Amino acid sequence: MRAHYRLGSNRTEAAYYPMRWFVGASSFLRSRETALAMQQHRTYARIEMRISTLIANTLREAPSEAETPSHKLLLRAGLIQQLAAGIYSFLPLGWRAMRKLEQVIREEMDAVGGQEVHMPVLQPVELWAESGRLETYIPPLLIVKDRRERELALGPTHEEVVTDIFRQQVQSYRNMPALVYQIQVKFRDEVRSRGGLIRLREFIMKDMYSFDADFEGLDKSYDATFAAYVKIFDRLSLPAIPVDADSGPIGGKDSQEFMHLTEVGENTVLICNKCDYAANAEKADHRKLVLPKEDLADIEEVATQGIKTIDALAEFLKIGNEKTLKAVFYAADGEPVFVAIRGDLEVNETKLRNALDGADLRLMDDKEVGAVGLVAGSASPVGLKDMAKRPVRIVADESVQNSPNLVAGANKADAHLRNVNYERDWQADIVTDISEAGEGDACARCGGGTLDAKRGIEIGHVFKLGTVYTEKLGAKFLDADGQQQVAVMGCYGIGVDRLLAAVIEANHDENGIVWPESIAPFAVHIVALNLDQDEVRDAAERLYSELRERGVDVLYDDREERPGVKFADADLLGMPLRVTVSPRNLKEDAVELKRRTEADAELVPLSEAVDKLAGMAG
RNA sequence: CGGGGAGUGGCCUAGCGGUUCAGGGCACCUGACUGGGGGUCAGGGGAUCGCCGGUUCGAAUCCGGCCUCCCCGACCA
Repeated sequence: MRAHYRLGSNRTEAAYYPMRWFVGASSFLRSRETALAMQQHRTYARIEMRISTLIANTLREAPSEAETPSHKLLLRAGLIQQLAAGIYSFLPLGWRAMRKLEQVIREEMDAVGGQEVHMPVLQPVELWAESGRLETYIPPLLIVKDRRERELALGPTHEEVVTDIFRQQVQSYRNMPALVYQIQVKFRDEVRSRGGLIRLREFIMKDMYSFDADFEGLDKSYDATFAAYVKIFDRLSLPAIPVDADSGPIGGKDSQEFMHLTEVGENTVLICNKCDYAANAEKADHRKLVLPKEDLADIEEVATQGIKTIDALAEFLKIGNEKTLKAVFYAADGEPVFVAIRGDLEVNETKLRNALDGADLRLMDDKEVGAVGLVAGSASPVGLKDMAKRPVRIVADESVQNSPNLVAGANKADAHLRNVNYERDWQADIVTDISEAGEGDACARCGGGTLDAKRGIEIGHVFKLGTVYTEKLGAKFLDADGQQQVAVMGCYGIGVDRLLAAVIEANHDENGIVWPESIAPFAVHIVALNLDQDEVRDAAERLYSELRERGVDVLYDDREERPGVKFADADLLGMPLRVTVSPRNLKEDAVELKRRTEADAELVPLSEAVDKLAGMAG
């Protein structure tokens, strides 16, 4: 799986990069001599890395703040160091992995025609006002002031900036589709960072944006990028599945996330056990129970002393939860909203927020409910608007429409109403799907499937934005008929730090990291034992320099440590190939070669070692 | 922001009012032995016990306030 992506293999896009670069360079660079010189220079410049002088210590015990495997290993292997909550430095080994990871992403973005740019972190707030997100972006933009009191946002994402680039640089359909990407640091004033690199306040993101002449074009760009993402995760030995997603504050319609399923993930994903339906719980559809038709009965009040919850109510009346009507009060941008949903269902706040056009939502407490003039625990949509002291919007889940004769609150303590029916007894301002799907629910896509709930790390997200930003920012172009059109936009993100963490989550064992070859900081880890013996030191040094001359990334453990320490560190650091140089092996004119993924080692004659390793490590 | 937990040399921790209380392990420095899975011995450097204030003859230890970090929840790559 990993092997065929090695440099110099049949992966054309990878192999051709240097040449592509020369083609685009000035004529002075086109001479063959210059090209050769540069290639040679590149070879000789292979990084020097001896563990004796490496800026990082391995830790036998993980710092207590780390809980997830990736967080522990990142710290124990000396890949990262925390500066503040959600803010980390990358140490040399960690940064090399990051750069290799970026390179994998870069190659696949280039392969679908992406053009790499670099956009600013500092963005004038006026640009955000233009898109309308200055007020709506949540959590709020991190804004700094310069010495002239001008306000600049620290970019949490770059839709505005890239659209500004497009509107200035592209005027014709002939130059489209335009695919622009960058790998750039982002700042988000996250409410809570977590899990080491899983959720950060400052992080590195690959964000690509596509501008197409029409929606068919958008579909193509979207599909191409989607396929590129699949390739990327493949090259990283990282299992990932696409799921339907909510588009959140980025906006747009279609949106999918790539999830790596793992217990430590912070998202809940619902996956059908029969068809290929999978969705983030925020977005997931499910088939709700359909109640049998009944004749509508007259409303009657029942005494329900002290009953405040649906479960208690259902038990008291000896009915199922699905025969009750649940009332939940939210404050949406501070305004009271009454949410009605059938008692067997839960409110999905993301769906509710979308129904309310992205309002800032929170549950109201009993005191606030009382202040509006209503009774928490026994609230009802029936007659609600008449008794409320303030205007209250009513949002209803579609489940209430065809569910006859429900039991609802009576808007006074210790009483409920039987036989409440939608339309006849009450109406909502908005009726839509706002219910939360969960484990065991029926799949809405297929017949007979049920949904499994799994946890996942969101490692990529693709959106069909449409014309949300291009319209607001006036990103127009001329089509073949000379007509002015608004560009159709897509955007595609990968959280690079988080992706690194996910790769480690998926590629480690009890002894440490097991790097996939594609992003291992070094391909080969030389372990030299008994360095006080000249023949060992000479052989190890020779192997080290010859491999580097052959263009192999080599990490050399030149410390005078005991074997156990060195092997343990080699396992922890997790480079794909370990070479042991020792008196024992040298007696047989050999070195010992072991893959990180395998338990056993093999002896390789000293004379063949360089060739063999160079072949394996590409 | 709500709920829970924790702050003792770089890391893990003991101690939880005085009495070798500032201790142990890892890591680090020096030396010796050792040399294929975190070895042993000897010596050594490094901490105003998160910060501020209070109680007390006496505070790492008790009280109050603050700060920071971690976990769960509301948001996101």
